[in-house]
Amino acid sequence: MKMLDQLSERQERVLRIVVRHYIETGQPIGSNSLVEDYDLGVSSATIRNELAALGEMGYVAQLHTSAGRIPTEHGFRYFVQKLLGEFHLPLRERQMIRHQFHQARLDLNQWMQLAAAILAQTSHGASIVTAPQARANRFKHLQLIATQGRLVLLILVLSGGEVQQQMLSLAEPLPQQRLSAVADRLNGLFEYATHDEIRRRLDHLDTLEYEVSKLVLDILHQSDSRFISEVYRDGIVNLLEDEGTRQAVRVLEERTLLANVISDAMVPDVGGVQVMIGGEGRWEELKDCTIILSRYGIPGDISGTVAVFGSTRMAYGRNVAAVRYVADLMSGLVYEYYADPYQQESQTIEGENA
Amino acid sequence: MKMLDQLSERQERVLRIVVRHYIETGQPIGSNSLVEDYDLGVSSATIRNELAALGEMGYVAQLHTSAGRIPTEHGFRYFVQKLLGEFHLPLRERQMIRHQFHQARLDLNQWMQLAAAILAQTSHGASIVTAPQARANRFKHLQLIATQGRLVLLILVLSGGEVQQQMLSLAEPLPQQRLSAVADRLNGLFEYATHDEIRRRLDHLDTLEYEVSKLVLDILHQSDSRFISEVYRDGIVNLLEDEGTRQAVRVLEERTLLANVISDAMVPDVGGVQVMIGGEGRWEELKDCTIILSRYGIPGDISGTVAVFGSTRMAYGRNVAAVRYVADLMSGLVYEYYADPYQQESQTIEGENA
DNA sequence: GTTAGCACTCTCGCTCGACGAGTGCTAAAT
DNA sequence: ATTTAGCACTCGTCGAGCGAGAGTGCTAAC
Repeated sequence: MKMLDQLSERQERVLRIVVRHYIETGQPIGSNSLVEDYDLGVSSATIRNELAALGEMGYVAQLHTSAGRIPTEHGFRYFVQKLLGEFHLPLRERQMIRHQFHQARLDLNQWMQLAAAILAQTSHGASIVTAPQARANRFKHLQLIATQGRLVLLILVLSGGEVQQQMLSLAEPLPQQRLSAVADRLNGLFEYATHDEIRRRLDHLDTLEYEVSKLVLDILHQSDSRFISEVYRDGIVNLLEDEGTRQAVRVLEERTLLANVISDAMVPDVGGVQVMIGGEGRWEELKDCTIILSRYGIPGDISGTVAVFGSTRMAYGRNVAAVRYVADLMSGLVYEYYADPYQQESQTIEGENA
Repeated sequence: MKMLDQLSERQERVLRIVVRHYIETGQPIGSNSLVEDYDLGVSSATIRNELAALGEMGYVAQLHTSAGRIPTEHGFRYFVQKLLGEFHLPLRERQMIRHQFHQARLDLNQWMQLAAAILAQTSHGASIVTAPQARANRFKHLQLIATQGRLVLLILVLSGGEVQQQMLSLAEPLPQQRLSAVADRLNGLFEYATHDEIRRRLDHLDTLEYEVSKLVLDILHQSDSRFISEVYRDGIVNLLEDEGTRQAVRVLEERTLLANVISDAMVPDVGGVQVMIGGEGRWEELKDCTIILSRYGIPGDISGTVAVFGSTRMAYGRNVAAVRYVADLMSGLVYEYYADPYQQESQTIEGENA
């Protein structure tokens, strides 16, 4: 299986047809149907030679001696590379998506959920959207709210706009006033600080303040370290129809697996779309699956992932375009609403969110 | 198919065996195996008569003329009713669950997620946990946080402990100080008010205050009306092994469907466990599915749902016990940490959360 | 380089029959 | 009246056998 072979124009044309046919019907195709249904100007024997060559190079394969040819992962990848960037989502569809986004409430979680729903729908596959994750979270705002008795609700807003909540159990009940005072003091003290910076400012705190700060540190640490914070999934049903994609569901459900797959894909930073076909040999569960994924957010600062899971037989052009479009849209939203005023270099995202 | 037939002791014994055998093996069983493998003191001919009678009454059925008998939904239900409440979770398992709960952070969402994970694991099925929903949400605390430019992050804490966040776009940028003042004023004004009460207090507000209040109303309204707020699912993979349960995944994924199913089940208030077998004729997708569900929370005040989805062949005793145990645990947690100080009659939950 | 011809291979779908499991009925036994 | 043995009958499953069809690779001619 050599990787660098150059295909002749006719070979490429044949490969394209094999892939297209397989995507449409799921069936292998042989030299005869190839010349009859698509007008290549040559005979089936010639095509047989070309197919043999393509087989030699690892672009196509056959399930058994006398079946037709189907594309291999390698063949798919060639096809996809030639195609990437060519296809654009129809204007109507783009408008519809934009419309839905602008109707949604101004809430990151809602957006993520919406993005997942849209991708699942247009791709007829499953979708994944992970929350944008700052490289290092910073403290933004703290609030303490008295609840019943000794219990206090702590709300922590992080620099990325993420809101974390947590209960805190005190030694004795305290009035809201006292709690607000503590919160105010810490808000001043920790303004825009990272986990490490906060740790260096723990001196001269009273017991209660220290208690609260420890919790804040805890939450910051968790938010920093966990790779995937919040995940929205949709369209899992669409994977069930196909025997091959069914086992991919376990990847979608298990966080650790999912995290591994996503990080393994070595996605480029915001902007690029990555196509991972058939698990690339590393993931048995994804044998018949294709994952199209892209990062979104603010390059180098804060980013999440949007992805589509589907059969290797998916509509690549459409789906790549859809993932790119949604990722751009999300980038725009993140930038517009969650960008950090403290951030030095605030870059704009190129994209069609005019 | 008569419903009220009284079964003889022997008939009941036979039915039990048929059900047990079906749950264990998934296979039908005939009169011969019945007398050979389980010592009923009679011949196969007698059993044939009893089986015919049970078939007449709709407790068992056969897939074709000369297959053995399998239980019908009706048969399952009889079995389950005889069994309900008998079985308890082994002590070790209870301890393990309790341990996991006490290790988790004091955060409702974490608890829900944990409950879903535990149920999925012990039941070998899928699980659903919905957030506790107050009958009518009340305002508890409002916070406005300046973000970039004209955008403000609004955080609203509801009486049930639920935290909602939302972005708000102002006409012009305002300093945090001014925002805090607005928040304070509204916090005083709306203290522990319902949606309707807030609406009656909208006079004498300035433009900004009015703007914010409208948003608060909006959020309250949404929280009140939507039946299922937040949902945690787990163990969907476990449904994939079985052909019959596979289509149940679509119920788990589509919110409206799920809401219908849950409300259709007419779950009693906190405390009771409901078993819904084979979709009860109303849900084609759940033909081979059993759902075990229970409400949790504070009776008459605030409650959510925990449920297990699995094959009709599930381990009923175990799972009913598990659902009941987890629901009780969640009730205890909700009561302990989220109970409302304003609430007049604060009832304790009976349950083994000592 | 291309094409026609051909023998060969392999899968798929079909039928056929044997087999076994299980039933329902009848008539005898308790 | 209930239980039982005996028996004929039904029906699904399994495997073998077979032919058709699709597709290939090779060779030799164009």
